[in-house]
Amino acid sequence: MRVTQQDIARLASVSQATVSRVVAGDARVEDEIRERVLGVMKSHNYRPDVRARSLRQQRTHLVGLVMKRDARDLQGDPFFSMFVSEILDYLSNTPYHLCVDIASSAVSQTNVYDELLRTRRVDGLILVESEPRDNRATRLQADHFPFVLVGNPGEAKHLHSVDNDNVLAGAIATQHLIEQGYRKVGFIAGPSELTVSKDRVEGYCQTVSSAGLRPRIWYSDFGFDAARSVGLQALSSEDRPDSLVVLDDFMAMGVVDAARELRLAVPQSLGIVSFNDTHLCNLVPGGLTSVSLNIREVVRRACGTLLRIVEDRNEEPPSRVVVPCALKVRGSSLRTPEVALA
Amino acid sequence: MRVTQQDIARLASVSQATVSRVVAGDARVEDEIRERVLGVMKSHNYRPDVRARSLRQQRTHLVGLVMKRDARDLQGDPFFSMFVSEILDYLSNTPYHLCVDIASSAVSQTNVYDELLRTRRVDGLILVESEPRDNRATRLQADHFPFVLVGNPGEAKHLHSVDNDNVLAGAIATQHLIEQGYRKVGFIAGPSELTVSKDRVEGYCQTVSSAGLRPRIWYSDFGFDAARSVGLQALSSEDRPDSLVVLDDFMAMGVVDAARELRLAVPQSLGIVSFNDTHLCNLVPGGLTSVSLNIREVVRRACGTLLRIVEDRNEEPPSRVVVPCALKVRGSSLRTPEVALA
DNA sequence: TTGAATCAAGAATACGTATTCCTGAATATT
DNA sequence: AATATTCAGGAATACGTATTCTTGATTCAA
Repeated sequence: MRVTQQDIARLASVSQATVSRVVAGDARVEDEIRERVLGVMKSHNYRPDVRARSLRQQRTHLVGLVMKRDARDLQGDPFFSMFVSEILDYLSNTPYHLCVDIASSAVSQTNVYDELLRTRRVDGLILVESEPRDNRATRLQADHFPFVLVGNPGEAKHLHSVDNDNVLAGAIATQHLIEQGYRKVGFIAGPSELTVSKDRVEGYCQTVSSAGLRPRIWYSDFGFDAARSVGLQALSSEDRPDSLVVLDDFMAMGVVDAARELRLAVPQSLGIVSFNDTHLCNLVPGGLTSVSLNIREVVRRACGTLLRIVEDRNEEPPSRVVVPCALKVRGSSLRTPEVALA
Repeated sequence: MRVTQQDIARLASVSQATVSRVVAGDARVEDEIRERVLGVMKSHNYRPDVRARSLRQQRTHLVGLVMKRDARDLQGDPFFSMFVSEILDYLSNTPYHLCVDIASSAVSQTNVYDELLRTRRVDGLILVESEPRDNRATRLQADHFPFVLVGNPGEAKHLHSVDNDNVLAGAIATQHLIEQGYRKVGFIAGPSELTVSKDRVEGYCQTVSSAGLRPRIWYSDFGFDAARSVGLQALSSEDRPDSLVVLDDFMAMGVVDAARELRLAVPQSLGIVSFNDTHLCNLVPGGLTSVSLNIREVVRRACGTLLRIVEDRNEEPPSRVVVPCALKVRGSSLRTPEVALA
């Protein structure tokens, strides 16, 4: 049977209120009584009921993670693992727990919204969003619900967001290839409607333009196979690019495979730079140069902000954090390794 | 402000109890009144408070996922993504949500146990466990708490478990290599104390013995780099193996890289079979042969069982499910592709 | 037509906790 | 010594819902 404060109170000959005070560590309770209560609690293995506590305090100590992504797509996606494990890592030092929900469709988006928030299951939300048209953020704002958007807030102003500087990331990757002596720098992007694609393409375009080069852009679906076939196509074109910036590591693996099939040596005949700097980068011989988005930092900032606005009932003024990215140079872009390492 | 059943009741000129009945879909409420209440609910955007409901019903509709694993290790681990996304997929058709906790140390193990269960944060638990010495299962049993163990229950008897047949998996992988004509079949295992290592090694040993071959076993830590260096070592030994069974896909990638460095052609000079059949298998040229553990099925059985025992307050007699595995043949083990494909 | 039976819906209660309010005693202040 | 102040801890209440108990009305059987 479940042991409650009522039981402890009876056994320690005090009132339930006193037990509650002991649990809360209230200073205004006599040492002798505190000891007695603690003793009974310990010997009866008492633990407070988080459900009652949630109701009473209007706080569940749960935060939600919502991503709009097909469950299928998650399987090969290191981003998801990294994101979740970083969140868990952060929360492990707090009284909060994580409730994960993946919304794959518009319908389930709404469901998630209703289920998690309006029913008050979670105290706050981390919303990973890549489509600006999405109206979830707007709804959350309207309800004055504590949440942090991970991604580009676009026009939306009065909300908390944490984002990578994807424009800069695109620029850095491109600039690096140019500095390595590549002149026909192409870009293999993901679905064109995604902000992440747009932003990185923008950084890429700015940079090639500044260098007096011509932009060459291909759009691909996510995933190894899709990127591989787009890569084959791009590299088979006359006037083929001598280097490619690829939207993520996983897609880059596909491009590497395409290059292998076409017998294009990496990095001599084809330089490759991608994004995310996941473990995948170590799987190709020589390594894959990748722009680290510093997910750990993104998560830490997002969680920090979220917990703060949860605690203060969303009083903190909206903040917009941009986490810098850093190029992690490996073999796939080092045309002149000896020079570069010198 | 938060709108409650009390508010709805007032506005619809009924009692709060009636509102509750309407919410519950109780048939014994007059149509006219029901309509009126529903109307007010809709126009005021009412949603039940899951916290109050949890307290009243003694049920949170949350299930927990607990894995004992270092948060760091998760990053490159497709298993985690697959597992979580399959659970989410399953739960999306139920009223349950998922609370994820990763316990990295013995301390946090206890914390998780206390935090999630004894505080009644979750209704039930999926426990992914690979170390038999672990006493969490025992404690859960003692508390009569609904949980399903994913992994080998070992001696533990009266508990629900879902497991792969890892002994069989080890045997299948080994048998396949032998059938392909390999004779010096080695095994690169993970940490020797893990059940998953032990079981697969056992299947491996049985099979090589039956074939009159000598077992060659190396133990490695998890991860690409560790497996890579153990692979180098194994393949550098005099009388080196002509094929290797590797504990998981990720480690197998490391072994592939080791083979590449030693200029051993796969599959001609070195056959490789691994486990899990993740997306990584498609990243090596020709593909990586892998034993699919059918995680989807494991998860579905585990979730199904868990939800049943949660619903019936753990009355169902303990079940032990063993999910069969299946070999997914790809290039890394096909010494004779034409024959095999014929 | 009367008593029993059915039933819709309100009143009351419980879930377990945190907290406000209150009381009586002890200490401080003059 | 008398009044003011502090304070430990008990009593009562609220959080929002589900459910049992109760009641008044209606239906049914005789």
